[in-house]
Amino acid sequence: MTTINDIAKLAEVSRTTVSRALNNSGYVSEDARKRIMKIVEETGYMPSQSAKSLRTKRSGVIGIILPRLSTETSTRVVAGINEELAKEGFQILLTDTELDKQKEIDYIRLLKSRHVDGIILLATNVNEQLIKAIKDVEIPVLAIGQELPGVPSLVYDDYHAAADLTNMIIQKGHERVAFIGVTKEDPSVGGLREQAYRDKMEQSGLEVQESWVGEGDFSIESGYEQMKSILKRSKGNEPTALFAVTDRMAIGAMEYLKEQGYRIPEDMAVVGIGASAMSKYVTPSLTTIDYHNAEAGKKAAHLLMRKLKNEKIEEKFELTYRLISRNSV
Amino acid sequence: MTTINDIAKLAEVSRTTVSRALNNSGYVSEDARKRIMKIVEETGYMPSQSAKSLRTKRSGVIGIILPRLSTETSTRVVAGINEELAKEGFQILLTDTELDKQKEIDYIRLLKSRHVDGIILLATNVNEQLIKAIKDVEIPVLAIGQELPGVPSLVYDDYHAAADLTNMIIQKGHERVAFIGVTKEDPSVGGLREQAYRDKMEQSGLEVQESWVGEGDFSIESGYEQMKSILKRSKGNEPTALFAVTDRMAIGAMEYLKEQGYRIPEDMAVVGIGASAMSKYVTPSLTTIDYHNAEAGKKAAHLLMRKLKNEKIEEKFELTYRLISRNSV
DNA sequence: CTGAAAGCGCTTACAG
DNA sequence: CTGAAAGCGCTTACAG
Repeated sequence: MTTINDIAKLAEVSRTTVSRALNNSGYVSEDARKRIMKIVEETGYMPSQSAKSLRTKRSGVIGIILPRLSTETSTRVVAGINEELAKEGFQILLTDTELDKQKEIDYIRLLKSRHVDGIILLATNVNEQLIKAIKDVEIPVLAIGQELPGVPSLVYDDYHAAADLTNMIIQKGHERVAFIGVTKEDPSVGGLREQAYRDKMEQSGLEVQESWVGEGDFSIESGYEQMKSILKRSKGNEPTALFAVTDRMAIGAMEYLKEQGYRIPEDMAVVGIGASAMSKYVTPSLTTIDYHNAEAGKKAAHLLMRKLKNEKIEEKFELTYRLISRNSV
Repeated sequence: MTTINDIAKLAEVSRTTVSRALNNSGYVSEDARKRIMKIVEETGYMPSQSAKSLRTKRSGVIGIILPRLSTETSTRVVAGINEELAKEGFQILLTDTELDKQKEIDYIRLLKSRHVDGIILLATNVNEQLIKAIKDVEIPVLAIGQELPGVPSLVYDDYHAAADLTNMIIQKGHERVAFIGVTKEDPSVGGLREQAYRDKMEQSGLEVQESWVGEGDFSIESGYEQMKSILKRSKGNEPTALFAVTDRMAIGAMEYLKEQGYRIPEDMAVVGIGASAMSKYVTPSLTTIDYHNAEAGKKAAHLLMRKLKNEKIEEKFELTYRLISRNSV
């Protein structure tokens, strides 16, 4: 492999000068610079990032920790992050926790040992150990999706998004609205969205029957199963609308409803959240919320870049959303 | 940051010994080992990978070059790769070419400068410069999706998959089969799949009218537009079935057909390739081919790991596929 | 079983 | 404007 020493020799200067020329740091005569660049060109020399990083303590790499690689939401966020980061010459080191909380913590440490300059965490839960691990790691960490105390966080406005959706259903004349949520360990998706649903029902003077409320696990299948259970539990007292906290669960529920001969939205209105590609192409198309995930990713990358430059950034950013009205309501 | 020197001091041994203990290389007395491990535990010490990599020339990182982060196919492959790699303690450095051929080449060099131990390339095209860049880079490269001469390649069996699909349509009694492909610069998706379609039509004594053949760009929208054009071009001579080389284009085409009041499959049968999540939930559900992308990713990672251990691996691997018959035919 | 020393490829005060 | 030297944090022959 060609190293800076080879370049120095060929250009007949010291490696100090080569380094200066390459990094535009300090003075280098036009003559020397030209010779150096020519050699660099010819040899296709690329500085060893390991050596550079060892010396400078910066790597040009940002670590990403995400819950599941194969979900549309994560992918969009990562695409957004990457787009922004690539502009600044940064690369992404990717880790996937497979929803394992311990791995989340392990990966923070691991990424540090790999000298990443910062970490973006697509958070799915909030717990003490996680917060502690982030504090200990001493490198900039930015969370997306959950508000982590003491950590700059980019959050979706889950409460108002869910509130808008619930209100919309109610305004359409529904009084019996079912709900499929997820575990409360996920404060944003499991907590806030359900809270908004309950608040808005109550504020409209509507009662929430607990038989209408189910808990899925994000999967399409769980939406299917929960819809089935809800219908079974509420025989003779069935809901006329369903709010599922993710598109995938909404689509699972629609599958079951269609199998059972329900017409959507006539017999049962359905809404989800996420604006997945699928939501547009199922029949009927699904009313949902677009969280602009790619924008969130870009914003996160941008904020992190600012933080790396030691600029002050706020602790909490709330992202915007958009309700997409389609044919399932 | 704690370094190996700190550990050595605290454990009252030399850093040589610490290194040996940590890497299980060479002899270390049980006593010393215990003291070292205790300190490591307490301090949460993690060796600097930059230093390690500078010294050993290995980084424990595999670079991935992919055409588009936000496609289901890529994501599944990456998830498979990651799953396999994580087991061996490897991480992924991700780069996205955004379908730019020059970036593909640049990233190969860049990944080398970052000391990745190997590269997995999700290839979308084949050209001289790319092959040359791979040769020059001197680190193991593995291609998925295209057969790159001289580069170990994992390929889907595009020809037979497309042939099976065409035959199936023909067996259902269709004689007028339309086709939406992509650019031939992508030999696998653009070349092989179309070739199989034409071969099978011919072998069945059926004619391919050029007005039935369109070229999209992988997007849903292009499927929609191409279907529109095909129908316009072939007025009075319309096809009764469509083979789109990707699910997304098939789904776009279905959208247009539904808008125009065509019944699927009665008025027009439609098939795609890819087994996207969407394909299962559109109405009617789409007949397609499952390429087992996650398995492909795992296999690729596995082969690359073997190559890193200097085992011999074959030049070309052909992957299996499965035809999923659903309701669109 | 253990340690001193060299060296991986860079950058950065420092001196000129 | 330029270069010699030190040092980043590791590993690995080598010698004992």
